Amino acid sequence: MPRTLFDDDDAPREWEVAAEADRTIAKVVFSQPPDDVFEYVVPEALRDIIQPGQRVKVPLGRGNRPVTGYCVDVAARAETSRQLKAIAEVRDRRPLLSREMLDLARWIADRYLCTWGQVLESVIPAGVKKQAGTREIVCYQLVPPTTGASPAKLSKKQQAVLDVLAASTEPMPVGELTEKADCGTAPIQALVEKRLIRPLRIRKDWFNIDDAPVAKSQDLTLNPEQHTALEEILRSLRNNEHRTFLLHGVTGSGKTEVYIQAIREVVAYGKQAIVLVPEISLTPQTIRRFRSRFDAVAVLHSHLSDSERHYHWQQIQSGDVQVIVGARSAIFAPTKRLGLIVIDEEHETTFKQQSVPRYHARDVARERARRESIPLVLGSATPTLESLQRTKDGHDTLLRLTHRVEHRPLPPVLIVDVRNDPIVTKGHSIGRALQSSMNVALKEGGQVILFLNLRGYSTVLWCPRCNAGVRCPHCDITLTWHRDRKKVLCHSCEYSADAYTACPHCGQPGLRYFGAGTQRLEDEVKAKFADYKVLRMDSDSMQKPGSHDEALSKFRDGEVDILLGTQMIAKGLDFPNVTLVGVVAADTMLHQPDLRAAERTFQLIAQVAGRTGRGDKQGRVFVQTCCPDEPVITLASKHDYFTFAEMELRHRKERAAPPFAALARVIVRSATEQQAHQESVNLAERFRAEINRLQLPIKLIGPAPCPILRLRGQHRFHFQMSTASAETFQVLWREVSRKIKLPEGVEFVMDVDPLDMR
DNA sequence: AGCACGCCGACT
DNA sequence: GTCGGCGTGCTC
Repeated sequence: MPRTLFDDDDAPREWEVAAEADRTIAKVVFSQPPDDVFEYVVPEALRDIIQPGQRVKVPLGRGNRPVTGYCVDVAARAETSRQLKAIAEVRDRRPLLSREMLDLARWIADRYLCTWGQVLESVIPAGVKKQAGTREIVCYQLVPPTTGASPAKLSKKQQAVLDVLAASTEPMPVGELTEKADCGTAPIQALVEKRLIRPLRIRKDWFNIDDAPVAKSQDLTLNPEQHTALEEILRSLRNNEHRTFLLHGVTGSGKTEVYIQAIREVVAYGKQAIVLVPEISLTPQTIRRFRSRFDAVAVLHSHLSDSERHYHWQQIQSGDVQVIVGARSAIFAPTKRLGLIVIDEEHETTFKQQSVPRYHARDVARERARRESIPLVLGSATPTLESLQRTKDGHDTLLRLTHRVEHRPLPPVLIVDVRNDPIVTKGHSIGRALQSSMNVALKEGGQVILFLNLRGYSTVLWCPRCNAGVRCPHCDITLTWHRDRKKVLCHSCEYSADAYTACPHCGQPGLRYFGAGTQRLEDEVKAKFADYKVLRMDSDSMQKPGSHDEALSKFRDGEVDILLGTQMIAKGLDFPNVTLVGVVAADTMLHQPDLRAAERTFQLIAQVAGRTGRGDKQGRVFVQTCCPDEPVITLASKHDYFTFAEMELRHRKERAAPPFAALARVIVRSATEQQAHQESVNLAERFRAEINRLQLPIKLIGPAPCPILRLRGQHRFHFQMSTASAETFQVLWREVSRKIKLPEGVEFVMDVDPLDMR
């Protein structure tokens, strides 16, 4: 039945219905609370401009305060029935992210329990938001002549300006115009007054990037193993299917060449590839390696300026880049047609971001690759047990490179038992065997690397008779001596005790405290090897930017004989003259209160051992330990990753630890210890109550003091949750997150899939 | 996060 | 009587 204007007043009139149907609605999220998708009307004038992925300015709250948010969708109708406010302004000319990347950001927010807006805020580089490296320039163009208007009288200069503009097809910047017309700005202003020309503000690139060309080199010939691995990857590439490959290859087995030749095919299809490497490997050599093989390589690392970052972002968006090499955040590169993702040194912990959103680039990469139906290649000599287990479960495919290129042998690794070493017993770090080998190596003109990984915040209580660290009665974790509090604490549960005078296990008195850092080692080495040049590399001595490269080039040039340091020197270094590598204390990490302690120890010994035997000279590795029979140590010395992995996986399964369970960790921070403790108890209680109410299969343990109790002036307590699948956390989080209210000065951190418990 | 609204104590 | 303390709750 047709309605008339005189129908009932409450129902919308026909023209209102039409207007309603005609509306454009923008969905907007914010980087700060409230965490919701908000709907706004798009005013007529902005309808042709607005696109998902742009930032918008909108009124929010009763005071209509202007807030910038991200438009995540544009739709024809609203979901809410409430009165909508209107978008005030569209802040970007073009979308900063595609719809696909917006959706991926949403996935990250859900997976890592934070807000969509927080992910977007962090994923888009500051330089891109600020449009760093571009300027707004005033340009002029002719106004089309209106018919019937009388031609104005013009001066010589004014006519010159008009002639110049008439000859140009594009609006012309002021500077260029004054130069070509050979005049000042006065005639231009006069023409504007006469409405013959008009000014236009145009944003122009102002980048000053020099991409020095690199000499190109040929692809190398692959050995049969490399060839097989490449063929597997190419097969899924050609089928346009998503598959994840775990490429296990011993150090020096030529994994990079496999990536490069897979990328070659991707580039041939006109698609792009992303290669993630740990920040520490993003050296000039690595970059050159890719630049020498591909024409258009963009490098993204943390030392780029805002404008460089913006430049590369634009280059990638425009499709002009073939390969993106970068650290963790390069996984968000806005490629046009992505064909392949590679993650080198997959086991590196720097792929996990340590601030919100606390994502792991490997897991984001897997999701992105799945959504884009492309292969993902994870490469490592010591894969994480998470990645290995996925191949065992049949989700991912294992590819193996079992020997080094050119048939170079892996270096022999000698385990040195220092329990009864006369020098070590006196409190020194370098034992007799290592010291004499160092002397020999140095006399023969070789260089030495000494590796010591000691984070000296606390000390392990050690029983010489049990030959083990003293363990918590409730947990499978060594207790830690806190000197400031004069107590031993468990970093996993609530257990604490006064200092033991004797071992609680065997009753032996005289427990020992282990702990000597790189600084003490440096003094010792300088005293013992006074004739040689020693250089220490750790995060304390390498504060200045560039000091890292400088130190390494000194070592390469032979100015330094002995290089000692932490993690920093364990990875990727390739110096043919290094004939001896010493692992000063292989146990330090093994006895960390960390479920991945054994895995880290294995990775470390394998990586450090890979630093030698790279040239013609034979290299040797000495591993000093108090646990020479510990399987981790013996297997690492035999370069036997798979036996170690089997053993460790069995252990993890028994304990229902990752990869057989998902973890989430909550940290509570406050200026006072008492408050941090109290609030962590309250928060854990909230979580427990909600877990019970919803009947969720989540186990919560703690709270307990964090291993690093005080960090940057904050006291920290934490608790841990575990469950079979990380999705269960999302159910809990949806209920709990909105209800959390902490007193002023107390903060909390939610960390899904935590990689360390410090 | 920020801001308005509300419901109880010391003032012109 | 009202000015203002900061606890509560809402924001398309």
